[in-house]
Amino acid sequence: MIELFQKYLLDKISLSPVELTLITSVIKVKKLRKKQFLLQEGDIWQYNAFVSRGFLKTFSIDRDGREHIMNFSPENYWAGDRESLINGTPSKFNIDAIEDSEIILIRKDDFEMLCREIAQLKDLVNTILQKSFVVSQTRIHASISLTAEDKYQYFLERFSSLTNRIPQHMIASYIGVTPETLTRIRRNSARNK
Amino acid sequence: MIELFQKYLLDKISLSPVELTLITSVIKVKKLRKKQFLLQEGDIWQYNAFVSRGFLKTFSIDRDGREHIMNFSPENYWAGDRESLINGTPSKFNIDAIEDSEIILIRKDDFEMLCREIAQLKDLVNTILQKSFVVSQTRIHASISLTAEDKYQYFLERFSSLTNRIPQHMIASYIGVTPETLTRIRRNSARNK
DNA sequence: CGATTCTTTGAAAACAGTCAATCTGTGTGG
DNA sequence: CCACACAGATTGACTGTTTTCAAAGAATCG
Repeated sequence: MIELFQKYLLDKISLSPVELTLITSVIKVKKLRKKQFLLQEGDIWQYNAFVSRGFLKTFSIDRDGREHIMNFSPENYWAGDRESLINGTPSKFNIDAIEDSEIILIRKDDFEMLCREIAQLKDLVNTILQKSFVVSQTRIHASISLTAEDKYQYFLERFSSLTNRIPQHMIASYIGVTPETLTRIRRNSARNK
Repeated sequence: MIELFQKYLLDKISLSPVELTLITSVIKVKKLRKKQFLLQEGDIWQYNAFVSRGFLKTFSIDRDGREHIMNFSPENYWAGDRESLINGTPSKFNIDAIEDSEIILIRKDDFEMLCREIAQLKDLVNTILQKSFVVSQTRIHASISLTAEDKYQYFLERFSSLTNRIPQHMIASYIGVTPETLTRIRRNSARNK
């Protein structure tokens, strides 16, 4: 549904019909079924990806086969590996679908062209980048200063509207503890209320 | 030394004498002595700050009075609290000088003016922001997936040229362990070699 | 329904934090 | 220039937290 992406854009910036058509002309829509990959470790990520429906996660897999979740991307958010995108290096991450999803893809060079043509889009992208940076700083702060229990509480606040869509072991992975530990944290916080 | 800042800029982008003069006209130089604050928690951060000499750290202080270091900024790097800057909200962080330092300050509105006038500067800022984002993603990844010892090793690699300027308890704070734990980690990794 | 995945539980081991004491090196004031 | 104070680093003993491993219950999906 390209309309969902257009709606997202028009909600943030004002675009002429011509501009909207230009954007639409370089879009590729991709449907992903649950568990299907959008990006696999080693691939070079060359897109800007907007989640129009569904839910993605970005994660790494370590030598022991354990997943470490870097990010969740629900509908109306962006996904991708910026490091691979800007440096052209193989990605260290995987992205797959937690739910059946629909993704709007724009190739790197097309996206750069759009940013050159549409100054507002460039500004939007920058604003998003600034916010992403602040969000990641906040997560770093949480991870070096909070206890595991506080990280979990913080997670619940920050993702309150999404928690019922995220399995518990993925929350554990995101905050950096084992699933067993998260179970015990939950038991304790329930007891202490 | 405004020259150091000019040199940094000219190394990254090409500026006409007029542009350089424009930039210089809005600069404020501030000298900080070791332990002196550039920003204190609760203040609203309104600058872009470039470290021309010295070494700053950005940190929070929790209820127990413990420092948690978010960032180190040596000479030729930027410092500040982007969250406070873009939202106009009181900062949760402190910035102070690890060594006597010299800072180039440009007020937010002046900086925006410069970015409007000098497209290349805007692009430079964006590139820096992208890189900062990638760096912070990498740190998040380390903090959720590595053991304390590996975080320390990773720190040593990443800051190899600076480690002799950073006291050990600050490294501990940065990677999120107590100074005692870092001592023991070091003892163990020395033993295992 | 059967298979698979997710969550919970228990017991033991590994790890990290706390507190108090000691050691080391630095720098400042007398 | 020395002595002393101070901050930083280390150590030990102890406590608390998290992981590990194995197993057993739930929940979900085809």
